[in-house]
Amino acid sequence: MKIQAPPGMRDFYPADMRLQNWLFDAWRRVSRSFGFSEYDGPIFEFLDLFTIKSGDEIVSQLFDFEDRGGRRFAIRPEMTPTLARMVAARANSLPRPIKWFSIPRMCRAEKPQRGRLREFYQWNADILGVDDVLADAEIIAVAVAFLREVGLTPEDVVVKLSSRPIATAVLASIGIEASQADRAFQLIDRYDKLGPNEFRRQWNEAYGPDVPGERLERYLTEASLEQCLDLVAAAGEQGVAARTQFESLLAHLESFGVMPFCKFDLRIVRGLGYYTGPVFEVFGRRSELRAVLGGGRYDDLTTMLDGPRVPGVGFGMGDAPMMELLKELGKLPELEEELDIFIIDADPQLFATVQELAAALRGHGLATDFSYKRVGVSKQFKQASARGARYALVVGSEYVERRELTVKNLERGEQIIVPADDLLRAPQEALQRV
RNA sequence: GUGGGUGUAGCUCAGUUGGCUAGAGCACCAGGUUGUGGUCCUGGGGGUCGCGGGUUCGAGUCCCGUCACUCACCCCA
Repeated sequence: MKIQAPPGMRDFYPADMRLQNWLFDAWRRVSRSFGFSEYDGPIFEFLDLFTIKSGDEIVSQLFDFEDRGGRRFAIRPEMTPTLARMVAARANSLPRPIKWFSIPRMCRAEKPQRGRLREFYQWNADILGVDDVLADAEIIAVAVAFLREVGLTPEDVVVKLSSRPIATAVLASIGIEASQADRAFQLIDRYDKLGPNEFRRQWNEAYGPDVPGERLERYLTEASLEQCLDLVAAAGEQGVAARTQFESLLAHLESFGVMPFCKFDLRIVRGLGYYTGPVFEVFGRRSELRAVLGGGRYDDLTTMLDGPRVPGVGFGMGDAPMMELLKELGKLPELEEELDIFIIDADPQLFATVQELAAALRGHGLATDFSYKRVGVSKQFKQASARGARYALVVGSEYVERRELTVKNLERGEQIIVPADDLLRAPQEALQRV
């Protein structure tokens, strides 16, 4: 019987792993450049941690199980609850701002599709303990820095940006109170997918003919940022504050130099969940794929876990959708195996020397390998190339006679002869000569 | 979870209206080549044609089921 990988789960062969690590390296490099510290949590949590916040829909996507004591656990479907738990537990001793990132592996029991798997990695970056929209702006700047890092431009991707308070105020202006807004958010989120006719039908079904859905529709499709902000400011004191906040956010984004990537879009509302302030998603401009990144401000998460109030803002970026987008745009690098030195013997008698040299060079931290078979020099060179070695080292008669080695730079095709002692004393330096 | 499409070697694909021992390129292995690769020749291994059943003298080809992938819905990274 043949057993394959479970549905929606991946094997990472070395070539896949190189790409995966390339992505992870970029995530880590960018995170650290903004002063973020890496953290991680357990691969599964008590089931309650996820049900408290999320509700039935997420729960139906959980891989959950019982231990022998009957306790209910679930493999994490997202990182934010774990983050909230960890931060709440030490809320009083962590220096602010808390700037943390993680690359957790997570599972959801969804039906797999392109760019959506049942097991995936997700880059999470969050700033906690800060109310200021400066944090919101910086978290968006982190996301944009990554997009730039992998060679994407404003022609390739867009950060669509909105804000829960703004959306709430727009809804209030047509008579929908905050307590009834969830269904409206859902419909707004799906406006593009539904199309005008289906949107109107479902809108009337939800709110009846008295609520002027057409006016909302005009705001969704035609209104400028200024018009939306004016409408928000007209909604009273809170509205004025929301407007000031959003303008401040935009000013910070300008200062960080990321505005070319950003675009206000009232249709971004981020489903249900815990968002309380600005929200944003990243899309490929010409792509049919869904968002590769989603995030926003969540100020009440730790209090939902009975912890002290710790406001936060952050995002998640999935490895699968990001890789799909990069593939679509031809931005994936060609990565070869990385080997510094391949040692070749010109005479099978000298193989013991090959092994000794390999041991010494490996001791210097150089990735070194050699052929397992005593075949001709030509074949060994062929293997050296196939392995992606930067240098070939030939052990031959010059070693027997004068303790010298031939070093060939396989990228440039040039070679020199160096004393073996030089190479063993300072190999990096000796290699640089050719 | 619900519907549509696809399924031939590790990968990309041929395979005529069902008809001899199922093919190609790339990749892999070995040799030509006992001191020079990435860009040469030659040969080899590898497929129960996703799996199971049915129709037929005969099925990679037709039918049913199933599994996987994929697209749409749901939801989302």
